[in-house]
Amino acid sequence: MQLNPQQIKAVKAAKGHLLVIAGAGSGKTRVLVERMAYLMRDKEISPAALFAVTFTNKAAREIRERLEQTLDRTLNTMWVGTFHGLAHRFLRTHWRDADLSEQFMILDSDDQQRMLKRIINELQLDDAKFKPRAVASFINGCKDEGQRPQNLQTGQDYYTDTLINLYTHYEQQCQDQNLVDFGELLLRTFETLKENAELRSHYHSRFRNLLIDEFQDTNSIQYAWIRLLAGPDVSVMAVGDDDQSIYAWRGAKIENIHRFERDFAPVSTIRLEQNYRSTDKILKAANAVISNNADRLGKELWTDLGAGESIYLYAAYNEQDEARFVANRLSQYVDQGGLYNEQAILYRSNAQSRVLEEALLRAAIPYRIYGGQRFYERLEIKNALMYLRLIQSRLDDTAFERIINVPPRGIGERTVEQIRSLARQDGIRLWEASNRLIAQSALPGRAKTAVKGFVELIDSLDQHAVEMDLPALARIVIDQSGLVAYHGSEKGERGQARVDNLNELVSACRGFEPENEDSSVLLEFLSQASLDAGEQQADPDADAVQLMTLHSAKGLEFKRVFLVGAEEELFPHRMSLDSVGGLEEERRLAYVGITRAMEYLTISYAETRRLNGRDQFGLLSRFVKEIPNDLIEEVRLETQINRPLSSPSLGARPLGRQHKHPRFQSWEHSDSEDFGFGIGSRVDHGTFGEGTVLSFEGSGPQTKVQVSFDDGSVKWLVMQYAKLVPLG
DNA sequence: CGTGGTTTACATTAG
DNA sequence: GTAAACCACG
Repeated sequence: MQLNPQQIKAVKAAKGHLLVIAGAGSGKTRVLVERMAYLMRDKEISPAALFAVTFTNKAAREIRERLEQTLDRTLNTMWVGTFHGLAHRFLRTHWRDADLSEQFMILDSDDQQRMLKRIINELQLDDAKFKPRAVASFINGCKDEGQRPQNLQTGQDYYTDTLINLYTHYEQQCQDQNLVDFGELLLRTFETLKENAELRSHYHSRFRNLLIDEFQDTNSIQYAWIRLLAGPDVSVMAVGDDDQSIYAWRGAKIENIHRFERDFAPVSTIRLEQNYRSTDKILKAANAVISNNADRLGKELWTDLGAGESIYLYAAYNEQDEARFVANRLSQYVDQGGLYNEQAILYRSNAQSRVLEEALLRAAIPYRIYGGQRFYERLEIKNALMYLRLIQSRLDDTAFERIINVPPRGIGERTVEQIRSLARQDGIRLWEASNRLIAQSALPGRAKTAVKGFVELIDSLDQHAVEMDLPALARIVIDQSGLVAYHGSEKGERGQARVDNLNELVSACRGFEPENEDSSVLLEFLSQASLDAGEQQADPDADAVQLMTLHSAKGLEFKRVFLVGAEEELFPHRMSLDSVGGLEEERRLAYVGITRAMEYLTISYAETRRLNGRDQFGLLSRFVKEIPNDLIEEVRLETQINRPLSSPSLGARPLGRQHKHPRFQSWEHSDSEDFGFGIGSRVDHGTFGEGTVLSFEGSGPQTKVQVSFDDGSVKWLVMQYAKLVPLG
């Protein structure tokens, strides 16, 4: 396909700074890739002189692959990656200048919170007032803004002062243990570059072009980093869309777009407003929703792909019904010759994926989940990684604490406390403290044997590390540590799943290709495990439905999109309701969601949803109500429709009902057969009494129907025998 | 003192 | 629904 005039302008722009305001589906990635190809091919700029940064590993991978395809060459060493990934690369190269150990390890948010919890306890603070999570968010927020503890103003109030104190302690411990958290990767890189003129000028003469994707999502420190990298003769191209800014919660500043125009003046600005992705109705809906936000840069997307299908809205009885409905639609499409991987289910929060997964499993629909519980963050995997970390570095107290008694080996809280206290007293690491305690025989006999056993285990595993390759080491570690036996003995299917995952880890090690030849493979692997969530578990080529959160869907597109859980308090999420900014960010998220769809979009919501173990009644999301009625068709699976779906005693009827357009009612669809009642109908059973129909399965007289009876029981009944009477 | 079973608090989004 | 916190037992 040809590039349009604006796209060409962006691709072939002369030297200088460039801001591309690119709406959803306007060919942003393509422009970025074409631009890079143009620079290399036509301007004969070396790949080593390009620096391209994005936000997700997925996006980075895509840019690299598309570029390699366009230029027909491999570009392994080119600086294309996420901010965190590139910062990591920088620090691995310049660890000395950055005042880090060569062995530094990455601390993920879980590790970070554990560490803070320990510090909070050590300082004997009220743990109800100082929650690890909140403290972590304070520290991360500071780092996002480039603030070190010493930059912060103390003496305001006890709470703030304590937070700053915690930050100081935390930072000290990270430095002692060679640990670097996500925020630190960025901040440390920035500071190193800032304080080292030599390094700076090295990179100024190296990188001739900086390209930044999703510019609206950059936070202060990322922006500052880019500014530092942009030398006097460097061209910066920033590509972004203020309407797709969805990361304010982690410090992203939409204002950076305006700042860019000022700080980098003169900047030529190009707008890409033609959408090549979605049909008109979908685009109109997206435009209508986003127009409710104030202070937009202003941009109206248009398309010439034709009106397309209506947007469908399905009011599900509950989340099970919603999942079943989606599953039906997914396979219907495949029955008509479509592919699973052209379809995606998008949701607001990861917790929603479970029910969907179950429904897909039942319907034998292949699927692939992105994000959520990351592979490398699973309990059993984390444990295994911690063994590897301790093998790599005995200074790593975080790893030490985590596995000293996992699997249980007779080292309890008391013993660990003794180790801790010696470490604190002598200013040494837990590992060293353990060794001293053993040597001094300062521990009770049983504990001493146990700790000695642990120390010897790690040392012996380390011996293997020298002579074995990574997968063999991983195998030995999970076997000899007892992790396989321990997790395998967990009850139910869980045990087996955990063992499978541990085996999967060995496979991941086997498939691991280190980027950096001169550093230790183990170290590289551990770093990658922290930075890259490990999404390569499933076969990427398999034809599977894609499941992911709205956040991770950004930058992607699908022929058919199912946007589920469109309920107030879920989407927009209740946590975001207390501020205008929060709500507007949710709306941008809705905009992102809608604009992922190329041809077909179904939005669904559940009138009842079991969340956190409680049944909650959902009202249709305000974002759906912001879509003009004439773009939406309400889907009814039942032939009989005039039934209140919530039980009468619960009062308020969901807003979706009031929203009903008269002509929707004539639109009938029969996924299920006509039994005189449908999902949500009230029925009477001779023995069990009255209840509400939850779902159907099968067809003909063999059809099974699931009914929730008023006594609280839920039963599957065979239609043929149940003799259910619809209640009018 | 350490372990296993049981209760209770707690819940976005992500590198 | 999960993981930390708690408590009784060996």
